[in-house]
Parts: sequence; structure tokens; C-alpha cells
Amino acid sequence: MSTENLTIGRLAKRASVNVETVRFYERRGLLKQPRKKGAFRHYPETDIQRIRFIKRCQELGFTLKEAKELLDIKIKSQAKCGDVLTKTNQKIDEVEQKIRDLRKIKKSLKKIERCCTEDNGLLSDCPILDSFLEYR
Amino acid sequence: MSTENLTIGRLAKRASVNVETVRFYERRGLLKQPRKKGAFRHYPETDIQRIRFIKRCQELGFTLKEAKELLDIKIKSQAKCGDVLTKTNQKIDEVEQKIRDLRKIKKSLKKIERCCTEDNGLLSDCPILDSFLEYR
DNA sequence: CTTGACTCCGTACCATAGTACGGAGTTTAT
DNA sequence: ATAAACTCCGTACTATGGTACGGAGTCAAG
Repeated sequence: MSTENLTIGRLAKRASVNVETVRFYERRGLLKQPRKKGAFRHYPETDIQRIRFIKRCQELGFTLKEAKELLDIKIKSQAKCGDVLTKTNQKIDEVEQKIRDLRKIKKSLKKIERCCTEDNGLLSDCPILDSFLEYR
Repeated sequence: MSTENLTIGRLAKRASVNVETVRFYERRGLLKQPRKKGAFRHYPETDIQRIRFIKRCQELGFTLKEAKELLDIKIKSQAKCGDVLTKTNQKIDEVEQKIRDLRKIKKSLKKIERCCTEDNGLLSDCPILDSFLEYR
């Protein structure tokens, strides 16, 4: 009985972060206080996903605070559903805008790629800037 | 002849950043050294777009270093086109993966939304985590 | 029952991305 | 021509998101 007890070191390894990061996330409320077997923390398996989700959120431009907000969205009771809906819809908008902008960047990158392969040049000095030409 | 001379203060205002940020970006090589009229910096209009692009890149999860890489992609000569192509394709992959992951998050958010509006509940404890269920 | 690996906690330090400060020089509007 | 507003530069400070350290306690295998 050792491989199944998810101690902080094992959690950290499986989520590809440092032990210190796990403790840091706990302080920040991104991970719930784990049960303690004796003096040591023991985590549920789901915390592995949780940490990976947090890390990916950061790579997608969310702060730790925003990652926490996403993780905290849950249906507790019908009474609170309105709040959840508002927050959820805000996040959907935000995510959709990110997707749109990433697509614009991708489009510009594809254009650069075509110019390189088809060799029918003529790009602006900084072609990537074209992605957001319509910006205000 | 004053509104057209893009001094650091005007640039900063039009790009919605601080003057200090502009100087900071210059030091980091994200903006080219501007021409100096006398002792003062004067910027081309395109630097407004450039700064906005940088800010949006950050919101999309790119670091300043990565934003710089995107901005630096350009076709200088046929000789260098291979490098550009490699870099460009890497960035395209990265961007596509971000779009995919954002779509997963959006899907989960939509599910939460549906549960709130249709009132046919039953969500997991942390429904957003479902977005990355297939994660290794 | 000891030895090595792991964990505890607090505190200090680090990188990134700015922000603020302050004294001096420059421009521009009146 | 003088004051207000802007700019210069270097340096110091801030917030976020960790990392590192060190001494003490704990666990588990031989």
C-alpha cells in the first residue's frame, strides 16, 4: 500500500510540476486542502487533472485567478444558477474572442507560409501585423 | 504640425499603454529604435498596431519573447526562407493547439450553460475539468 | 531500530513584465 | 520669454507565479 497513496511528491511528478508549486496552489486556493494521513498530505486523483488544467489555462492566456474562476464554476443549487450562468457566458465570450484572434494570427501565418512555398512573394515588412489590421 | 508627430506620449495613449511600457518594449527589442527629432523619439504609425498586437498576444498566452518571434517573422531573402518556413509552421501548430484546447473549454462551458438553462442538472463536481478528460 | 527518502513549514529568492520616481533638458502655447 | 507640458535617462520598486533552502519531523524497508 504505497503506489495508491497520492502524496505531494507523487502528485507533483504525475502533474509535471514541483512540490513547491503544489503547495503554492494550495495557498492560492487552486487546490482544496487535502486530507492528511498523519502529518502528510494525501490528494485525490482528480487533482492531477486539476493541475494540468491550470497549467494549460496559463498557456492559453488565463491568469491563475482566472483559472481558479473556471475551476470554481459549479452548480451548487438552483438559487445560485443565475450567477453561474452569467459567469459562464462571460467566459464563453472571452474564449470565443481568443479563438477568433488566434484564427487571425493563424491566417497571417498561413499567408507567410504560402509566400515561402509558392515563391510569389510580396509581403509587408511585418506580415504578422496584418492579422489585426481591422483593430480600431 | 503637431498632431502628426507621434511622440512617445501620443503613441502610448493611442496604444493604451504607459510611456514607460513603450521604453521597456524598446529595450527588449519589441519596437525598433525610433527616429529622433532632436532629442525626442518619433514613431511610425505602425508602432500603434505593433503594441496592440503585443498586448493581445499576451492575452492569448504568448510571452513577450514569443510575441517578438511572431513579429520578427519576415521574408528577408530567398536564402532564409527555409528558416522562416520552419518557424512559421511551428507557430501554426502551436496556435492550432491553442484553438483546439480553447474549443474544449468552450464545450465544457456550454454544457454548464445548458444545465443551468434546461434545468436537467447532473454535472460533475468540477464540470470544467471534463474539458481535458482525455489528457494523458 | 536505524538510515534514507520523503514531507513539513516558513522564509527568502528568482524571472517576467511592467510602474514609479526624480532631476534635468526640450517644446509649445500664450 | 516664460510657464506648462512633455521628454530624457537611470534606477528602484511592484505584482505575479513560482523556486530554492534549511532544519526538523515522519515513514517504510532492511
